[in-house]
Amino acid sequence: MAISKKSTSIQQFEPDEQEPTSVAGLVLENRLGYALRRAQLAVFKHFNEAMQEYEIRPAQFSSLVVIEGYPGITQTTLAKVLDIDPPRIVSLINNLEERGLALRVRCKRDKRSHGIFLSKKGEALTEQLKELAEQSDINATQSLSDIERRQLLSLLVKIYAQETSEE
Amino acid sequence: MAISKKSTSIQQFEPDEQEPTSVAGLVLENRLGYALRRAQLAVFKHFNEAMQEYEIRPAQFSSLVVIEGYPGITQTTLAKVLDIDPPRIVSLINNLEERGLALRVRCKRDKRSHGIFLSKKGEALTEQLKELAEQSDINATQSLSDIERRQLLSLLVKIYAQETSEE
DNA sequence: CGAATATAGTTATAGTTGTTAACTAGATGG
DNA sequence: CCATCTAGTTAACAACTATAACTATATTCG
Repeated sequence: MAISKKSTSIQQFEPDEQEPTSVAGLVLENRLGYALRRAQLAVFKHFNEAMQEYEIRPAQFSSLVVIEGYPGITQTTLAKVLDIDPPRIVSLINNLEERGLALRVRCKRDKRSHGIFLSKKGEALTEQLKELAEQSDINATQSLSDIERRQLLSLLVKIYAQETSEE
Repeated sequence: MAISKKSTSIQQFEPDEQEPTSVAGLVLENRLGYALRRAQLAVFKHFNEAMQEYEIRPAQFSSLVVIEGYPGITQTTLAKVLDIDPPRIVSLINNLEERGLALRVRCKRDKRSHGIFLSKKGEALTEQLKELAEQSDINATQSLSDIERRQLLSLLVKIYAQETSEE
């Protein structure tokens, strides 16, 4: 708070010698929300670089993995599992379908709903991507040991599992 | 992969009895990027609820805290510290200035650059918000003990500190 | 049965955010 | 003093998220 404009009405000041380059030392470094955001952006950056040649975005990857795990899952359920809004699922699945990675199959019993399945191509790609994603996670967190990485994961899961059970 | 459309060309299937409600058991639960994203969204949700009555968004909060810690910081430096693009700073500071929370002061030596300062009102609000933010972090992570919360924070800081030193 | 209500998926729309390119004013360095 | 650089800004745009409303089908219940 060393602003030097007491005797003058011209709004000017002398800058500090030293400029900061990080949030180190600030309260911000103790805010969980801020740390989560920065870490998430850092990890996603690695992920996106790894997935670039496959043109797969994070939401597409997680969709593929869930569909692989639950073949025939409906769009509504997929939305619930991923905690995203139903309208987003539409373009997501459209895109996967256009690229021949997934397909919608109309449900016999309830003709409103569609089951989603992976194509052979989609299955093969998903296998590949899962390995890439694992490697990307490790690259993005090289400053962490394996134990720390597992610790982190379990803490994070606790947070968002708590959240989904709250609602 | 229990799709039952072998003998017919009509694309239909019988759905599973049990529908999943979470990513539990999937590879997704072991992906750090996914867990970070979900946890970040959960924590931000709490943060936004807490800040709603003050109409403060996450980026505004972190700006306030950094300006408070480095009065007279230039916009370019603020952009570096928060790792966001310079154009975003403009509207961010415009908004804080319009609301009488912060002010730009032209730098005497280099008339291109502006130092940013908090007003009295901005300082007072920032103090309040910091406490709110701390409480919000705790609310958002009630499934964690204090020790776990500190552990998590230190792991996250390691990740994004690594990132900024890479570039 | 059939009218009212609910649900799955979709469409359209708009708000919000992040990204890039280009511009202006001022600074710097031969 | 000319070329180059930097701080801040503007504008255009791409991406993401959220909301409302619509269609087709299902369900419930008088």
